[in-house]
Amino acid sequence: MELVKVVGANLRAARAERGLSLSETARRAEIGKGTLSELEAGRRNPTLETLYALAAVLDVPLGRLLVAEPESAAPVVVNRARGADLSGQVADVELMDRVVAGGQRLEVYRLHVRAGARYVSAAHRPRVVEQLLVHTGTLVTGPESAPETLGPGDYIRFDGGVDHVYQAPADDVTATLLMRYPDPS
Amino acid sequence: MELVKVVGANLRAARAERGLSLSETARRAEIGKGTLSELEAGRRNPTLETLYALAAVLDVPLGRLLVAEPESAAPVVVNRARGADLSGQVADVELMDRVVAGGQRLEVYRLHVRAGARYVSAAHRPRVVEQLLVHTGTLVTGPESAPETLGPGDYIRFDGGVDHVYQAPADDVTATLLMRYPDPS
DNA sequence: CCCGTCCGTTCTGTATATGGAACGACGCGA
DNA sequence: TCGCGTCGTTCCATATACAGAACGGACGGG
Repeated sequence: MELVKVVGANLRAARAERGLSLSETARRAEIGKGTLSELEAGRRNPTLETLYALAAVLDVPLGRLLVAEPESAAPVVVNRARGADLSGQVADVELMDRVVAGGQRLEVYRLHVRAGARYVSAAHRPRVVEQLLVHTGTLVTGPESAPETLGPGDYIRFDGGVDHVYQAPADDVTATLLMRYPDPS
Repeated sequence: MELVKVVGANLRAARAERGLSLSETARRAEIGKGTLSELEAGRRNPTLETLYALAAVLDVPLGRLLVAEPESAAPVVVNRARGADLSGQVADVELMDRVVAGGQRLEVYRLHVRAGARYVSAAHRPRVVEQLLVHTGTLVTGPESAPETLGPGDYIRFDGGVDHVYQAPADDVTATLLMRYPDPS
């Protein structure tokens, strides 16, 4: 599918998800509703600023409007590790794998921190090691006293035994979080 | 920084990285060079198609042109696990962590598969479990006889004991790869 | 029934993003 | 030194993305 059609479909889908009317969306984004109508129909080649205004109103990362939605995610999942879902306002945490072996435990999480969110995690027991692999967005994380700024591809390891913070100052952040516990409990 | 400036800066940086001249880039993208000149200067509000043509020529995921580059990634890395780098033409694989415990071994890799690449991995020893967490792009992976298509957020687990394939038909793919070996060797 | 309101599409005049021409600056070989 | 190619910028005519008006249809209250 050509790009303008993809963007149009994504816009319409995002708008439907939020239950907004076309007119209301256009009003909030301060664009003409004719513009939005033709955009969603895939009949116009939007300007960066138009896209940005819509992304903001629809609360969708700009980049997401530009890629074709994998038509269906569920059926391709071969062996999905459904785990604890600690989702909240600021972040989604989903347990993907857990390995208990040799007197220690390792958990792999998929982490999604929403744009603008800040979350402080109280200290875990000592000798818990946290590791983060940032994939998209900019994440400020680490011990609360000395957090670091990470971009895509960056990696951090720190002691979970002190208070630590997760903060996404700009964009949504996706990352992989590994927690290593010294005991198998 | 306003968005058009960000995009302009990203375009200029991407072009510089590839050592292309402005004129040559414009020619390849089939856009006017005046257009590109003013775009890079942050003086124009580009059209989706213009951006797309440039992203293709510069071989940058479209979304990446739209976000401000974290001004410097290196110094924020607190404790980078520098491991074996199996980088090649089609994919980069970087070992981020290794846990040997309880008679088994677990390795965490950051995986980057380039757009268009296809890579077939010969069967490992039996009982090796591979797990993949896709973060960006669309990845076709799994046993060579029956690969699956994964999008961002999708997860797959399969037996590494048979031939399996990694393929990025459209965009660059970033993912986390976990390899679990039954013995600590 | 008959307004009034809201919906999404189509239409229209204007603003502006576009490709390409023109330009001056620079480097290089003859 | 001169000519020639390429560079990046500025300028121009044209195409088109824009905002908003006009429109017909759906719905609901009086």
